[in-house]
Amino acid sequence: MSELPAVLRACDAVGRVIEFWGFSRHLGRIWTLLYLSPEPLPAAEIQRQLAVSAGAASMHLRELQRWGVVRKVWVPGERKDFYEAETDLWKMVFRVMQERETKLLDETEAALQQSVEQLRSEAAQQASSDPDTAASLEAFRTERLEGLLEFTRLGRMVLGMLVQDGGFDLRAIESLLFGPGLPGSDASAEDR
Amino acid sequence: MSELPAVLRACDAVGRVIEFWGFSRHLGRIWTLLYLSPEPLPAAEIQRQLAVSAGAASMHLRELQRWGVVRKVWVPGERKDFYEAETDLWKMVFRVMQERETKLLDETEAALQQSVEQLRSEAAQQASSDPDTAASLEAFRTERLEGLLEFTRLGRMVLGMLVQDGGFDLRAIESLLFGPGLPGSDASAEDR
DNA sequence: CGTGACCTTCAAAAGATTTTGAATGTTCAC
DNA sequence: GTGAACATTCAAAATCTTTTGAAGGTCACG
Repeated sequence: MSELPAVLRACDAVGRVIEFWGFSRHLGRIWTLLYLSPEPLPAAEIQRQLAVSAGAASMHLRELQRWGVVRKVWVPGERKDFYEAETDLWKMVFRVMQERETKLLDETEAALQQSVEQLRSEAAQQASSDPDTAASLEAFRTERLEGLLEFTRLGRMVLGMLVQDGGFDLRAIESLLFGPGLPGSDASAEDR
Repeated sequence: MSELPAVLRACDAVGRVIEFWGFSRHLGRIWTLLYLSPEPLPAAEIQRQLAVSAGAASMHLRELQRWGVVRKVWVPGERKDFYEAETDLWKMVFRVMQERETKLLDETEAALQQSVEQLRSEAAQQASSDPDTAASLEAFRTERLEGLLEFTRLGRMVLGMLVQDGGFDLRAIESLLFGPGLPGSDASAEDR
């Protein structure tokens, strides 16, 4: 039968998600293979199952460890290294989001902030030739940039909410969505 | 002076964010240029300011329109097309998230679901050779896959929260984060 | 120590993506 | 209608990314 085995299908599914989020597809595939293994696996097994070269396996395993989502473990009596997946999905998402998105937000906010300041000085320089136009253009653009900056703040907030160390509670979101006082919902109808 | 002008700096900053989210950098740059313009701009102006070719400008403007974040507008007495940016940032994020992430979630959930089912039939086939091992492996993997499936549900929830048409309220998140009853926070200590 | 098994590195090749601009459509003012 | 101006397409070229595998390093064991 030429059908893709269940495990590989899952690996590829997660791989696609991970690729979507800007990482290499293989990071997701390798992590998933380990996550679906009751025992830690050696690099050779990963190479074989996922059809990646030795070099690629080595590099990807390193990156997964860097992100703290895969660990190297010792298997007594065995010479080679074995790897196992971090299984706390929240912890993983926390860590990765924290690092990646925070960096992006910081850089973006800084650039936009600088842009606002620069706008002021550029307007001052041009004020001599056409004061009114220059001033109103500056005002317009500053206002719009403030809109973008407001958005970075919002991003920080959503991030903070998700990343809130372990304390994040599904029910909190649920109540936001369908929560108390939602018009048209009968509070006791379903408790699921 | 060789310093990058304020507007282009902002364009690039947004471009980086957009690239991070899996789109072409230029989509963000072009949108931002339009967003920071009091008047609609013709394609030629975009080409000039952002240093992209005619072909690229055309294709990118088309994609931006497809996502509903840029509009073509008529300027009376002018031959060429002019473009303006959608300015409702929420609306944009809604639309894009809705389309992109929903698709990803659907596909992922379907694949994982299929993987679970396949697991069952694979285990049935191997049951003849080593019943106990096969059964416990299946149980283990099914459990883990359920963990992933649970996560897609969570993703849907977060998405639903963000995308909730226009009704999304910052204060709701704020209160979740720093809200009433937060242990260790003095409600009146800082209002920033 | 020497040996063999394993792991890592890295430069070159393959592959994917982006960019270009000339050719081809399309549109509107006249 | 016609023509000039503009927009679009698309295949080739340039660029960026990923993948490979052989060379070299490391390590545990005898």
